Amino acid sequence: MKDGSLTAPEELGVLIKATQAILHQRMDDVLRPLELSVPQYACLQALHDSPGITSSELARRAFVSRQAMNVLLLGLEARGLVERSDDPGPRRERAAALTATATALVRHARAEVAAVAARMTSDLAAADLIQLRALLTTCRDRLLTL
Amino acid sequence: MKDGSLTAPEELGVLIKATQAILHQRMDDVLRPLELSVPQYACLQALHDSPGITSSELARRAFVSRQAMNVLLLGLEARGLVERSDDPGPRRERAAALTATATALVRHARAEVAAVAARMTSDLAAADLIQLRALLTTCRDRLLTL
DNA sequence: GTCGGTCTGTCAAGCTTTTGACATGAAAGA
DNA sequence: TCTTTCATGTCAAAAGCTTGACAGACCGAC
Repeated sequence: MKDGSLTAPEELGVLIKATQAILHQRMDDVLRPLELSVPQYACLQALHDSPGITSSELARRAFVSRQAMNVLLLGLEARGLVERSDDPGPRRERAAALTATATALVRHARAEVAAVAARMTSDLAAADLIQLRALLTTCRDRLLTL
Repeated sequence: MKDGSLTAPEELGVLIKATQAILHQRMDDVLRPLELSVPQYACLQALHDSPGITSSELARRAFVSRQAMNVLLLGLEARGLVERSDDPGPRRERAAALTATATALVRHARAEVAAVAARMTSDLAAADLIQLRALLTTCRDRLLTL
């Protein structure tokens, strides 16, 4: 018989969730010594790549609500890692930016996370990595276009 | 130049998270009419495939803590979807099982979720699906073996 | 047999996130 | 121009989940 049913699509969903969960766990392991949670790291990382980004856009990239991102930013602001202009922006926006100490911290955290990701893919050939990226992108885009 | 850096491993982590997030969203969309959350569905599904499973094992499969799974089970129990034996088990375990109405509900929910998963992979050939499954499994197992 | 380790279930407290709602500011369209 | 629409930021309440801790029950090693 053909094995089309051996790779049930719904099984793939569980596999994606399992991979994401264990990756999240490993990231948390290496970020904890830096006093950072995974969402906090994602926030600082996005802020590093796109300085002056808005809080709402930040929330979208970190896959959380605006409100959650706001309390997250308040915490980072209290620790002197993020600065937000108090005066209004063009569309009531308050641009956020990293401080110098945050930039150094992000550099360190980034290296740790990259090591985890590298370990995750250490059994894959370069071509496999490229294909995995392409396949996942296809799945994601297919779900995005309702 | 070689393109080894074009597929940075850490970029893959974000892609996995993005795919899982949007899949979670779509699952929530189809489960909401059934009055089920994604964790609740995962719980019922696992209980359907493995009747008499323990609460802790259930928590592991749903990627939540024992305590969270317990409150989740209390809710399902109150709705008459799950039954747990009150008398002790071999290792203080209380085996949980689905009721008849829950079995019918799971069958319905399963079909809806399967449709979402099928749509997610509708742009992939059968061979691609098999390979995606293999690649993701490799990544997950690599992270599991610390 | 006994002791240490492990797993289960449960209680309590705390934190994080979501949901719902509102006012403000700006762009798009009639 | 006026209005409709939309996005941001923020407040308040609620839900969900995690962490830490404890007792009961089994298992294996000694």
